[in-house]
Amino acid sequence: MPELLTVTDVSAGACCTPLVREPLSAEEAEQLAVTMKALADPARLRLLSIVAASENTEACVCDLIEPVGLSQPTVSHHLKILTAAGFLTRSKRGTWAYYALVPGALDRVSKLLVAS
Amino acid sequence: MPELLTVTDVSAGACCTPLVREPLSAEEAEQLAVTMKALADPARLRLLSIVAASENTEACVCDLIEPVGLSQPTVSHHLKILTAAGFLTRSKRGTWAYYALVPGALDRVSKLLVAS
DNA sequence: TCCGAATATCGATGAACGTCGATGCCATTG
DNA sequence: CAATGGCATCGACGTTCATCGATATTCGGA
Repeated sequence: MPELLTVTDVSAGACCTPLVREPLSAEEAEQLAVTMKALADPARLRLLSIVAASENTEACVCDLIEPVGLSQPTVSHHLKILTAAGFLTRSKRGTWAYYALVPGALDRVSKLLVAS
Repeated sequence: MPELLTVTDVSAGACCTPLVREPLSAEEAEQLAVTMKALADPARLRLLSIVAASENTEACVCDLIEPVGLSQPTVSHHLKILTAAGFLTRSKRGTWAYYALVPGALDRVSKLLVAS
């Protein structure tokens, strides 16, 4: 079965490969694709935007289910993928799980797409 | 059968929706996901980078097949998706089809991911 | 210590996707 | 006008993925 890449695996790989500067190697393209794949789903994009717009760019799972209109297991699944890709961190307080934006994570991806 | 969105459909939709400013609507997320999906494949990322690194940020299909190591129909398929997403344009000269980078297309996507 | 609530994991299912070989289309060349 | 070469489309196949219900887990409260 395919394993989810860890945070360090993905973010470390995706942080240093420019897209339009020179041809990407197969390995570089593979790593960057994993990062982009995490952003290539409408549910995950909405989850990211909701978390980003929340207090302290942080939100509880219970506050995310209703806005996206998906089941709780599905939301949990998407949050796991976003966390593995390095865009979110998880901190459990009591019975609640809070997911927070990783500062600079989206900015790093953003910079990979431009020439400068 | 699912139709490919046209250039105007996608680029017009993806040019005005910030990600971390406020929660995305279902429609905005869907459109942005289509754009990100085009970038979420290693073969397409390599194709983009090769075209970007070519003379005049433009390349013939025949020059793209060997570097990515895929069949000609598959390369043609990926180029169509990148074109539909607004990242490439196609111009046929003689028997050859040249794909060129759309100026500013990647920059627009890049800006969607950051707060400023 | 037992119960309920919040969340993660599991297993299954249907849809979407990447890939290729075969084929069709079109322009150039002989 | 026939032949060739570059490229797009088609049909099929195997894989990946999003989604859900059911279940496991973990924590707080009574």
